[in-house]
Amino acid sequence: MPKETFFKIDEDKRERLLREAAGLFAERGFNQTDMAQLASRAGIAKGSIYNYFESKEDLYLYVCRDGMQRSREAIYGRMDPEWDIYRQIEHIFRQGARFVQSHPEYLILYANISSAGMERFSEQMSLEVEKYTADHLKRLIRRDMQRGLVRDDVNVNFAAFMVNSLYIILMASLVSSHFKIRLQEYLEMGDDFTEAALEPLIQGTTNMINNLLRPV
Amino acid sequence: MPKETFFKIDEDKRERLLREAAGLFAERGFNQTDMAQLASRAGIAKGSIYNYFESKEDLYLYVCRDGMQRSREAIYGRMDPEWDIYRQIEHIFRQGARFVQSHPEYLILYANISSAGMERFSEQMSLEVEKYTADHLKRLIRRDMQRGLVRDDVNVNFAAFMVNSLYIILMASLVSSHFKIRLQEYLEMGDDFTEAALEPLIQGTTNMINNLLRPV
DNA sequence: ATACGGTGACTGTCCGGTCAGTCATGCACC
DNA sequence: GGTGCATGACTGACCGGACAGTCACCGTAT
Repeated sequence: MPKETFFKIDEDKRERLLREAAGLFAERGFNQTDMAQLASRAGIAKGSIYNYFESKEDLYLYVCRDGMQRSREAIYGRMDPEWDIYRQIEHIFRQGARFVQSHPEYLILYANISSAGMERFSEQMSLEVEKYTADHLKRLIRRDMQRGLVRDDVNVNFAAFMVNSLYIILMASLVSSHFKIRLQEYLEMGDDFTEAALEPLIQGTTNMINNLLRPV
Repeated sequence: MPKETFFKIDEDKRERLLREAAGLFAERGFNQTDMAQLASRAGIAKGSIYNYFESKEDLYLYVCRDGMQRSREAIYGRMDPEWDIYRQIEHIFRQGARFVQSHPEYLILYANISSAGMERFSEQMSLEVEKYTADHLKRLIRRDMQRGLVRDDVNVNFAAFMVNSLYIILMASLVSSHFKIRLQEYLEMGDDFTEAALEPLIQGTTNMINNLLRPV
């Protein structure tokens, strides 16, 4: 979606623009992000951005897609497809949590496509974002159901839906101020979200999933 | 938080303003809502709104709180505290889904306090919104654990967190265009969200919760 | 010299909040 | 019951700041 010019410029500059754009869009939201401020943070002129992208909207979409790919790479990259579902889920939750803590901006971008006035973006992006995970989870559940690792009376679709819902909420809880407060209220914890404090969260959540899916 | 004047005016007018404000804030989000347009929809002058509220922000907070109370009333209103946890959860999910379908605006307002740039609102509202449900769910789980209706090896806090997470996601799936698309992808359903199509959703989700919590 | 990326002042639009003035109501006094 | 006055809700033109996108010009490399 960028113009060709964007791929001809210095790689540093390109990365800088993408990084600052992700940061600002995540911090302020789409509408409240000021293109002049973005330009100045990225160390380029406002006009230059319009040499690379047709519009603010185009830039936003590109930044979102780029973030989705980076996230996917970080989370699914080092996962062995032969691991059983419980190990894969734990891996996804742990890698996801780590990635989200070091790059909260991409998760915030994801969360924002579901907020008011963003419908035009979700029409363009939601399926693209969700399809990959949905397919993967369902395949995994079916496979391990056949292997006798998952109880056969659960509904595959609902189970996948539930696992991914927990994932989304947990990740949002590391990042959004509302969901952080909510998490603290439910789990009666402080506001320590360092890597060490993460582990019990992951264990607690994946344990629930185990309880639900393991044959009795 | 409104000025005294707001409570002295005609009740019709007050209701009209609150209704249109909830609608517009939900449709456009806080920043994109135009006070002049709101005034015209509510059939009053822009200046009048500033006779009732200090600022756009004040109005927004009041509309959110008002929506929260209406939702709570609709959902918890006709519930017998003696019902067991499974019946209560089913009741909450069903009443919640119905209310959200007839008044999507309030859920959208809730969802929006977790989006980018809304931190100042979540500091003021999140605890207030979540505490009630969190306390209720935990109490319920503990009570029915003692009664032998809930397996005693689940972690109360995580279980409450999980139930409420599913509730939030399911409600969001009835309302946000992103979560609608996601729900359709997971459950391989069409875009029919009439009252009849709701029941299997509620059954599916509450079944998962039953599987998880019932003693084996 | 030509092509192309870079630039930032400029433009038109939008919008939150203000305020000086209007008007309906109700009350006191005749 | 009529006159005059006080109160306070109502109004919308206006102001000032913000901001997306444009464009005419610049510098540089070939």
